[in-house]
Amino acid sequence: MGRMQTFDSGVVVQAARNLFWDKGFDGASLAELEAATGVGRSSLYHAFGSKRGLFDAAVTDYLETVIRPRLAGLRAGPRDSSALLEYFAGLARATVTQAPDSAQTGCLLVNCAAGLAAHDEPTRAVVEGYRIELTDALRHALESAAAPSSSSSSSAAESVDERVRTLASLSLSAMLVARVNRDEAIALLNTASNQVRIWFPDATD
Amino acid sequence: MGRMQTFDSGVVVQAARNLFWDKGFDGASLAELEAATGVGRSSLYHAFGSKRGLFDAAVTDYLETVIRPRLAGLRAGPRDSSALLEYFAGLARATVTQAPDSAQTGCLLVNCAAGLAAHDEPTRAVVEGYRIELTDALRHALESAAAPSSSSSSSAAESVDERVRTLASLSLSAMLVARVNRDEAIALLNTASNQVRIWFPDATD
DNA sequence: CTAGTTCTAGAACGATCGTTTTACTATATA
DNA sequence: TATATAGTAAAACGATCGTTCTAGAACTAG
Repeated sequence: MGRMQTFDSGVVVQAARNLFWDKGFDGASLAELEAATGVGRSSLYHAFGSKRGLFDAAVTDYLETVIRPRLAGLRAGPRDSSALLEYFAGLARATVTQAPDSAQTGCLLVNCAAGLAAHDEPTRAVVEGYRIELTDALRHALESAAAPSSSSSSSAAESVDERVRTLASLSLSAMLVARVNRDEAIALLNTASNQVRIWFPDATD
Repeated sequence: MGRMQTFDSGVVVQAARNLFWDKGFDGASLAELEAATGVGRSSLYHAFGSKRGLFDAAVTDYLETVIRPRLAGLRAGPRDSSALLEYFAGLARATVTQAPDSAQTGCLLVNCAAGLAAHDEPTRAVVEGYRIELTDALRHALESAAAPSSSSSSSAAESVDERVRTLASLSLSAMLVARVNRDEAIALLNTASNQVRIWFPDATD
């Protein structure tokens, strides 16, 4: 009953997500969102209710389309360090690729952490949930890669929690630094890979 | 010649800095800046030229008042790991203290990295300069703490550059995470301290 | 074909933004 | 004390913000 929507909500959300990724929630104006999506504000409001509704849809899409496919590899890989190495290599590949000049770089949720999330509780919860997902996935991969006995010959090795924090920290800071210095972001991701190789030296890679 | 300024520029810049720290450049309105500083916009414009001029003064003050005093300890400490430990302990202390509810948390420049710096070249340069200062200070402290010969008995230890990146990463990500989860930010800083203790186990602390 | 419903185009709205102007006050110098 | 100069107060400015209103176009169900 009634007229059909003339646009694909999925591609509109994706276009909006890329703009929010690049400029942030406050930084992306409705005029820019109209231009980026090719859809007038009447239709956007009819479909998403508000700018914030569109943003929420964009964040959900980001989690499902960008974040979780990456983290899935940390849970499904073979029982060695290759899943971790592939995770950081994939992030480095994306960082090299996605930044021809000033398109969406880094991580939408990392950007939110420093901005919106500080004063908007729903956003804060989403970002914190992402951090926990990342942490859990890294822990799973670390425990899968670890030899059943002590993994290192050193007498004072880090705990698993601290290794998780080190890798999560390198992930997050790489996404942060990517907005300012792409080469250094890649160097941080390579540092993470090298750290994994030091912890699990027997891998053939 | 002429009337004297009725306010202290230093305390006004400091008040503005705290607001920018909390809300960011775009997020802090002129009305809020008037309220935070107790100075009308006429006087602010007369003294600083524009909102951006006030922001630049705030960033300069932040570097001189907040950042460099912290980094100075990394360059002036004794030739062991204590300077590094004190650096991370100091950051942790500040993180616990400065966040009663929602005052300025994390790091003004880390917040800029994810926001303004992505599309504003002067800000990008300031943030990148800060990253380099942090990196250099950490490298200096690491090299001061290192034993002249190989520091670790492990056959495959990290290079100095990679240790620097690991510690810088933990610093930056702690400041980032502080905006979302204070306890986790402190845990990241403790992980940095523990890593230093593993690298330099002979320290009495 | 008609009636009813949904979507879209575009103008208009009030609010807020950073900035500028106008008018007035206060002070240092001559 | 006169005068030039600089600082402050408050109103007003145009621009832009997100949102809503008004019309009309497109389509389905009966």
